[in-house]
This record gives sequence, C-alpha cells and structure tokens, in this order.
Amino acid sequence: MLSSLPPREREIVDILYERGASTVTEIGESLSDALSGSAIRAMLKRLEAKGFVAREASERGFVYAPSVSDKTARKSALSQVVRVFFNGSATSAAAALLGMQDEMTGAELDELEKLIEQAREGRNQ
Amino acid sequence: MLSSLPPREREIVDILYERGASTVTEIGESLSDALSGSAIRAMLKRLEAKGFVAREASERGFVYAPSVSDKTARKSALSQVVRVFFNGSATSAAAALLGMQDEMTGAELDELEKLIEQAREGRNQ
DNA sequence: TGTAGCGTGCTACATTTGTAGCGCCCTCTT
DNA sequence: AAGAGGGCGCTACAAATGTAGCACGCTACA
Repeated sequence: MLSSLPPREREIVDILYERGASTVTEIGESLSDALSGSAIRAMLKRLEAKGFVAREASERGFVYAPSVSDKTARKSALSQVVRVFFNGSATSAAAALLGMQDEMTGAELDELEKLIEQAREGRNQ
Repeated sequence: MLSSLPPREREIVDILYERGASTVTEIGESLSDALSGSAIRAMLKRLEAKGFVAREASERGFVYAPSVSDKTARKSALSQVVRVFFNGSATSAAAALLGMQDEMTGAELDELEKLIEQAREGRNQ
C-alpha cells in the first residue's frame, strides 16, 4: 500500500507514476523542493528494497519505475479515496469529479455518458 | 496536504474522516493494528500541533475531528489522484470509477446521468 | 594524459516517527 | 474514605526517515 510510505518516499513514487520511468535527475526536477542526488538515490534504494520501485539500466544511467502496475495502483488509490472520503460510495466520488467541471469538456461528458450506458449493459447481463 | 503526513498519522486522520469525530478508544478500534492509548494520544497531539485535527471536550472525554473540512479534503484528495494516476484527466478517473461497477446500482447510474446533464447545462451558460 | 564532470554507492548523522511506561486526576463503587 | 478503573499528559527511547559528504569509476575533451 502506497499509504504505508513516508511522505518523501511517497512523493517520489507519485512522481514515478506521473511521469513514468525516470532518472534520478528527472526525479529531482519534479520534486517539490530541491534535494541532492545522493539523497534521492538513498530514497530510491529504500523504495527498491520495499518493492515499490524497480530500476533498469539504460544509456543515460539507471531509470526507475514503479513496480506495481499503473492499473493496480490506480484502482487501489481510488478505492482508498472512495472509502475514506465518500463513505464507500463510488457514485458520490464520480459526482464530485463531475463537480470539478472546469476540467471537463463537453466531449468528455459525452464520453462519460457512453461509459454509463456500457456499465448499465454490463450489469444487465 | 495529507500526503505530507507519516503513515501512522495519515492512517489516523483517514479514520477521522471515515468515522467523523471520535474518541481515542474509538480510533484504537479502527486502527489496522492495536496500539496503546498513550501512543494514539501522542499521535493526535502531533496532528493537533500540525493543525490537521482539532479536539473538543465532551462527556465521554475528548473527541477528535479533522480540522480541514470534508469538502476541502475530498477535493484535494481527488485532485491528487487525478493528477498522479490519471494524467490530470478527471474524466478518466470517473471512467475508472465506473469500471468498479459492482459498487454501483442501476439507480446510481441514473443519478450520475442526471449529474452529467447538469454539468452540461452549467457549462452551456 | 590529466582533469573536469556526471552518475553512482556507502556511510554517517540529525530529525522525526512510533511506541510504551509512569504518575495524575477524576468518578464510581462498596 | 479507600480502592478500582478509565482517560489523560509527559517523558523517554528505539527505529525509521531525510539528508549530506565523500570516494569511486566512467566518459570526454583540452
């Protein structure tokens, strides 16, 4: 569980999910406040030991990536928020998302409507 | 920001959002593993110092509650998830929520559809 | 071929977390 | 009124976290 991570480690994993596989330097650029390279590397080492990130060698040096798939992580992050803040109701959460409308175009709303249709069909089978 | 909290403190705040104002004993019951009362109280003290929880006296002793409103906390939790896991797209996040359909009844789907209508109207004004 | 530069790992250390123990002050009970 | 029990705060302390410094190896270019 991501929420079992201390804040800084959590921040780094978040960055990795946000930008995808990254080098230490790139992570440093995304950090909320500047850290020395060795500090970042030490974090990554711990994260690797805990199994949250994996690294792979490339021409530019090591690149780090989350070892839990985006898909899984998304689902679990969403469930967490739904449980804690929306009393377990995915619907309420979706409604709140809708409320942040400035972030949604008309086309996106159309798309969502289609998805609702699909969900309805899925449930009627 | 909640994500700046260490895991245990975060867990406690989450519990507070989940159950609303609670006593130390009640918090203890919701914890993932048992802690001594004084341990919990120490956490709460720190959380109070940091401004994340507030306490109030009642007949049953002190009750603790998050000092940031549910509404605000929800919004920020959602934004965070949207940014980190859905590339900033609230729509994708909503779609993922829909995908967790077993948690949605047909009635809820209807309701969501209405909300989409509303959002559309809001945007067309 | 020296030396400047970058990415790396190791180690060390201050700070913060996570947790328990102790003693205090109520209130209730006998 | 003497305990018993519960909730509380303070302090202490081990463990984990957050961070920097140093030394190494590999370019690359003067």
